Amino acid sequence: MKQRSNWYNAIAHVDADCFFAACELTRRPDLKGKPVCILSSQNACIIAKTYDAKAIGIKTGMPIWDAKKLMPHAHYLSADFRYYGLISDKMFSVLRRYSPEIEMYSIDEGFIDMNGIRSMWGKSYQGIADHIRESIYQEVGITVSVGISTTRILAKIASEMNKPNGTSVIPGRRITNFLREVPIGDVPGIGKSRQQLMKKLNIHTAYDFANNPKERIDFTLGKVGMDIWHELNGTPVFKLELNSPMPKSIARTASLGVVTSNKQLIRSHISYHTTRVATELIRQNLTTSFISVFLRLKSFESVGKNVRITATNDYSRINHIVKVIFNHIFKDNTEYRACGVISSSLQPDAQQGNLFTSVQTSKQLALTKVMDDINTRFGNQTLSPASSLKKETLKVKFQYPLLTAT
DNA sequence: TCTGGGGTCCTAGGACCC
DNA sequence: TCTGGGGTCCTAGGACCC
Repeated sequence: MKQRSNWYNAIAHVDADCFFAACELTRRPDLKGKPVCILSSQNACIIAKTYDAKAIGIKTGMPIWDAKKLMPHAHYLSADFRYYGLISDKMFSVLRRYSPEIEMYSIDEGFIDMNGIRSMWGKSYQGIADHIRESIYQEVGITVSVGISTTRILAKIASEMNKPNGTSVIPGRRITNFLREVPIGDVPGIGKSRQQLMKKLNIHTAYDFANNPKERIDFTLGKVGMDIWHELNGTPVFKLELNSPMPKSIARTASLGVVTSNKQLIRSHISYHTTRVATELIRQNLTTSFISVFLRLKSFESVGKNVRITATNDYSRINHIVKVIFNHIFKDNTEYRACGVISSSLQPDAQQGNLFTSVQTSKQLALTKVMDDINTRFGNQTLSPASSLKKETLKVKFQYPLLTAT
């Protein structure tokens, strides 16, 4: 690896510590210092946990029953994504004070372009990072970890090094030594499968990867590998996305909460997801022209089918297509555990209020908007079309709130 | 008792056209 | 009586991320 000057480019990665669990603690201070686990919809499994819970062996994705066996005294809370979104907004508004050039990478992580920031604040990078951590803690009530280096991947690895509530600064000249300490599996973009492959190539650390010949990485991992190789060697490949791009797909999927072959029950889940997809399309002023429905079998295999349609965000049209696909892929006497509806090929909605919009479509649009408004105000699952909750369905276990609009 | 939910990107291969 | 080759678009599936 060639030696580089320290700060030819500077990027910070800010990563909230145990974000969902930390959000809950901001409104439940009585739980501080106690193990807390956040549950998926249908309360099926663990999606986040505090460090106390992690220390006892609770893992993300673990079924709630296993977790409760391991830790019966922990506090198990249902996820409240709306609230986590509000905390996230507060966190990013603090970050924007430090630089106008921010990328919201996920609900709890962001990148900051740090070039030129030192002179503005009259502080070192370390000093600015510590200042950011302190401000977020004071104003939002959660802790974050900050990594600063010359590329996104290096900054992201750095932020992991001093968790929780720490700062790591890796200038150009320190990259080589830093990478010797990083296991290859900790490099973003190297998951389980690629890790196996790297093992065969005798690549065990980020340093091994960055010092392998470019051609060998290209041959083994293609473009993905080359991007990682350049970033580890200190050459920025990924630019910051300052404006959130339009989503490419909107999916609503969930576990059924039980393993079942009850067609009516699964149908009502599908119908509920269809409502949520249509509502989200309207909320974001988008149309879809590609609808997919999938069912996950007991064995975790998936079956699904896609249909291309003319662009729409009309609930009844989408629901009709979904019904047709569902009836096509559903097989009697087969047990299922999860299902979902996915819309893609999204476009901005040009039809809004258009003269050519039919009266029927306008009514549908208005109805979906009303459902959306009420759901926004009172919680996501307050209103849904009555078709998603037929009589027979109510006899069997169904864990969504049973309020319906008729 | 039953193992999350919501996304993105890349690649290979088939279909189709000229 | 032989069966091209290049370009483009679409789709399915794999891998990965938080």
